[in-house]
Amino acid sequence: MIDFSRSVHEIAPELIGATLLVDGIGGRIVEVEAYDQEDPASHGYRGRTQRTASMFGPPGHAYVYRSYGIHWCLNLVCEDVEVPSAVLVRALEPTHGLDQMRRRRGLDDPRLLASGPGRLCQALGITGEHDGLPLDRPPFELRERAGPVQVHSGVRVGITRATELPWRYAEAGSRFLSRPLRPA
DNA sequence: CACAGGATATACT
DNA sequence: GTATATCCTGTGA
Repeated sequence: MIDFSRSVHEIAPELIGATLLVDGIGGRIVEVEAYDQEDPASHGYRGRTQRTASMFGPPGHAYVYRSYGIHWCLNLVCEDVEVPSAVLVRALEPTHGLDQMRRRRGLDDPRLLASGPGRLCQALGITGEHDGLPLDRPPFELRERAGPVQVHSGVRVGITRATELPWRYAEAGSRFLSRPLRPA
């Protein structure tokens, strides 16, 4: 099991290539972004609120929030209690339960099943009910990567503050990214 | 490429 | 109370 009681900047690149499943459905993580406590783009930056409460909880748990009123986004909480930091899981390469994901997403193309934080949550059936749940127990299953993976970094997507920090990590050459990587 | 859709949180009056 | 911004996606130009 991955140790989440460390800096988000250490953990985020290690998650590329790890396998994430929810009720046995999921795949290899190919794209993540790091958000830390000093980060104006982080939900935890302005302190604890009802929405962000689980971001301030124990590490190794999920922080799920509603984005743009429509989509769910999954974050993995890092470090210690009262220090908000998390990894946003942005894309994965579907490997388990493809048919179930197709049904939930209403389309066939594997490249569109989980290439983006909102799509990923829809494909895996993640909702606000998963907010605060531990990642090492069902329905979640998180496996460390088995072999070597080439990880590249770039600037983050979809934010308006602290936009030049190279805290987006992705597997080099993956076809399943939400967008091409732009190096810092 | 632009933009609507839509819920929630925070900032402001 | 009202205003504004948002860790996005699908659709239609």
